[in-house]
Amino acid sequence: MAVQDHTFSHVDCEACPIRHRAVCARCDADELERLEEIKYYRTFEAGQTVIWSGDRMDFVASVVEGIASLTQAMEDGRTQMVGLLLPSDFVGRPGRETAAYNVVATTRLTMCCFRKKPFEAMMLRTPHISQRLLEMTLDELDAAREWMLLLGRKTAREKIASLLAIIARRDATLKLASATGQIVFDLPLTREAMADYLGLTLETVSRQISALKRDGVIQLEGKRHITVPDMDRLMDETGDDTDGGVYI
Amino acid sequence: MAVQDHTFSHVDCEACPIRHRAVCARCDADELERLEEIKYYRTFEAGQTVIWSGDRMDFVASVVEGIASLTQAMEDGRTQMVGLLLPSDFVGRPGRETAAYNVVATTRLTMCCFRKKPFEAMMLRTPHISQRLLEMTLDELDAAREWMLLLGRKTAREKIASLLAIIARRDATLKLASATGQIVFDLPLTREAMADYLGLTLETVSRQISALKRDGVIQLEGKRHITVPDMDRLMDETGDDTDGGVYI
DNA sequence: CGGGGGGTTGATCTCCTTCAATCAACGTGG
DNA sequence: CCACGTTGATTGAAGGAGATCAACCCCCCG
Repeated sequence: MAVQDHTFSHVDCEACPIRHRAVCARCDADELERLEEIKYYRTFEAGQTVIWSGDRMDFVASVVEGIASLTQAMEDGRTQMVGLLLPSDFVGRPGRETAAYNVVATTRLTMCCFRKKPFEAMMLRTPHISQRLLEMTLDELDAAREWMLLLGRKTAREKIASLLAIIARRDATLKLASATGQIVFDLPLTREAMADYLGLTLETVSRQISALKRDGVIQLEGKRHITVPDMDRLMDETGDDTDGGVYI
Repeated sequence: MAVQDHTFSHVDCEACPIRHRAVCARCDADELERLEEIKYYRTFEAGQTVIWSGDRMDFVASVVEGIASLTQAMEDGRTQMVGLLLPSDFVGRPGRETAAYNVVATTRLTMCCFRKKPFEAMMLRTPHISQRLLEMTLDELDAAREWMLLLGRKTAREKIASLLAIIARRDATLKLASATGQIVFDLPLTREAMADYLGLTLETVSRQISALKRDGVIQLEGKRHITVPDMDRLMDETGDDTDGGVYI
């Protein structure tokens, strides 16, 4: 996904690329108008930290463009990514004073921020927002639980295949390409970020990617550009229950 | 926690033991009355399966008494617990037709079930319910993410210590005992269930419990009865960030 | 008495980590 | 333009934490 050049100094909500998927998806014109009053945009370069865990946080936000990661760290440096934030995903928790995780921009990142106090007030008056947020939170909980299975029980090879499958699937839906043909995409993550996501070391990530390449499951150009010649083959490697189902 | 003998054929919501923590916590008398109309109780013996993943589910529920586990399984039998359901926890997802996980009663279990359709209809009219459900879901998401760190990055010993600490803490608050003295509790889980929760084998669980006992971190009577002579010592073993904070 | 469920312990194996060397791409300053 | 440092990635060798396979124990119950 090419980085775009929008400045986002101000964008009309109606024209927003994540209008129908974000926390504001159910809002009517009137409600959007009130959101416009409390929103502002912030942009971060790849690698920049958006928030440190424990920091005071006086906004919540939607990811508009780019990718961010949610990570937790132990004192000795061991790090686990606990969420990958894609466009339309929500950041922050209403009712909470401080950030619970580190948020880092993985790519160039634009967020639509809402001042927390007014947003919380608005949530009480606007069921459309809480309803959508509940739905999104339930989805995230499902994703987190799927990831728990991966972290707790999958082999390194299965972990890598699962991550590639998720990214491939997401990219395929974005591009509206049929999932039957070759799937081509760029990894939005470094090997280290992948390792943090998968609960592995970056060396193991590198080795397993090489192994999948050697076995013809994927093709690599450069470090990041990936071709999946046969999606079913990749799915077989994930260890997931496929039983002929469609991978949504 | 002793298994109680309530039949729960019908209990007045006002007298319910989880009245102030469950999904109905914020409901007023009027709203409770409407909930009474769509609720019914079900009880399961330890070991019984409440729902199989994929099964049609025409209710949602609150755990009233006992413990249930939420598990995900791979075809080859590898199993990962993705949630431990304690009294007041919510089961099921409004808007979803089929169960996403296996739900198994770990102890004798009583649930307060709501017929799904009327419950969903009521949610739309009753912000008190959705608000509370959102709050509970956000808490569960945090718990799931904490568990991701455990699964992805902690050693077997740290995993065991973390689980013991969580159970000890919960029991201490239930008993309103000061957390400073000795903490004594019974494990509500078999070694196998612990293994499924921690992403380990039951042999490793057994070995690590023996090691913690050998090192004096815990004392064991029988297989399940545990004494923690020094909670700080146990916390040190979890690998978590303590920096003098109170363990809530 | 036999059997089964839950648990412990031992021996061995293996997958992943750790430590380390090397490489390619890139920018930067002399 | 080249030397140099940096960053991200690959690959190798060695070691170890946890898995696997297996024997055995304890206790309860029919």
